[in-house]
Amino acid sequence: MLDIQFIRDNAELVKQKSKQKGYEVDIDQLLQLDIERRTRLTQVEELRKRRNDQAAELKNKKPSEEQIAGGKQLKEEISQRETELQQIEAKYLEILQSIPNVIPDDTPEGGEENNCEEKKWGEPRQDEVKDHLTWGEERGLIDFERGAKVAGAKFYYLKGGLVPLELAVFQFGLQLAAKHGFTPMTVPHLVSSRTVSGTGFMAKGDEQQIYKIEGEDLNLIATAEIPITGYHADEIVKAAELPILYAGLSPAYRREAGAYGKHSKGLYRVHQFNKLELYVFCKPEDSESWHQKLVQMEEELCQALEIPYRLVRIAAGDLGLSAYKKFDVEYWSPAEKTYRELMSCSNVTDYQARRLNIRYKDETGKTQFVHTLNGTAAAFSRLCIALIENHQKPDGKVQIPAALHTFMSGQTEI
RNA sequence: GGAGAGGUGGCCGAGUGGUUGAAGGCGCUGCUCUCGAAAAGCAGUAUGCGGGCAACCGUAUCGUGGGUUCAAAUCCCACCCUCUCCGCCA
Repeated sequence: MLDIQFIRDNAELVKQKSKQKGYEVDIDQLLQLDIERRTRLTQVEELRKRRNDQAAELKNKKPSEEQIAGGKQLKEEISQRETELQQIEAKYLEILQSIPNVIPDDTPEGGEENNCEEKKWGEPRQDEVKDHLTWGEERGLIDFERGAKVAGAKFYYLKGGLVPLELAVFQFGLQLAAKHGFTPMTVPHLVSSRTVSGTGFMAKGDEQQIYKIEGEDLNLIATAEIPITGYHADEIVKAAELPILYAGLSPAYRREAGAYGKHSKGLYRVHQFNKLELYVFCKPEDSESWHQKLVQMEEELCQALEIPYRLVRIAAGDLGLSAYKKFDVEYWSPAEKTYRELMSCSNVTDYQARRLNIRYKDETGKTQFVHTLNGTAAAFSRLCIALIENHQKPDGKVQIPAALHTFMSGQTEI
């Protein structure tokens, strides 16, 4: 959510940036509602003052018939005006919350196709390898058929060596995160609607991403980012406590409605996977450098796992509602001879913090919103593909990167 | 899941219809006293929103949402959360 004052002062800018991101927003209507809202608010407050004044005057006195009648009329008028105000405010909030975060001027224009390659690392292998699904099914290590039988399409079982591999990846990731000062965290996998929408996930396009629990205000998390952001909701943290760094481990549940057919074979796009997420709460002036740092950590992880990758700056149209700036790390897929998304790292500035009311007291004693950032450390389903396809040996086995050996009791291949 | 108790300011804790945004205490800040500190005394000390250049004014907030009333922290209803006991259970 943006600051209404900022929108009032920069209406044209907000319009332009929203358009670049591909969002249709009616700023003029919002500003109109803003004016109406404040007019009504003043009216309601004046009426309330009259009510308060009369109540104070009458304290411990017996009110006259006339005063009671006057009070009753006041009450009705207040209630009517309040209802009107509420309606205006609801509409106002709806529009305000649908306005995407602004973006810096150097953001590449256009959609996904304009994502801009920033750097490459590693040697993309060009020889023929088995795609991860074929490889896994032949060995009985990946089972989508039974996943479908038990739960439906896009659910799967992982078996055998892939299970210790997954645990090793997370142990390694946690160790790396701890080295950089991040506190490991496990989180609720079910959260309230407020928590989901506060992180910007209920917005258009995303609502179809979240699984809801019937009959209760609970939703399965699509990423640990959601409960971690909510962790400090409605809190005012001390400036000295910032930055607050978490490495959250959780499953991610995604409906992926309408996403079938697109890159849909195997583990690339599934309804459930485990993920280690890096998360930062920091002062506004530090968010840019933390963004760089998170990206570096993602690169460090890929390098340790010996996965060739490229780093991509995300274009305006592909940023989504919350992001101010975003980088993706894309792994090299030898089976498809192309780079595909593996990790994502966003600076959302104060967009989520404003919505969930996460603030800090700065050195001058002023309270202001923190900035939040999130980055994937390891999403196993996709990392699993990258490992299987990049580390296949001529004998068909998959070599496990040396960095993981200590977490796999010395096992070196699957 | 059942029975009971309870949710008030940074914290503890009073308050069962009317100058209560809220006593008292703790903590914190400033001042006085002191060479300095402690102690003591005095004063100040919530947040959001709207308006104002500002001092400030108004309004809302006593778990949340409704209701009753001229007037609600206080009465009624629903929900949420915490604690104790019982049941169940990894």
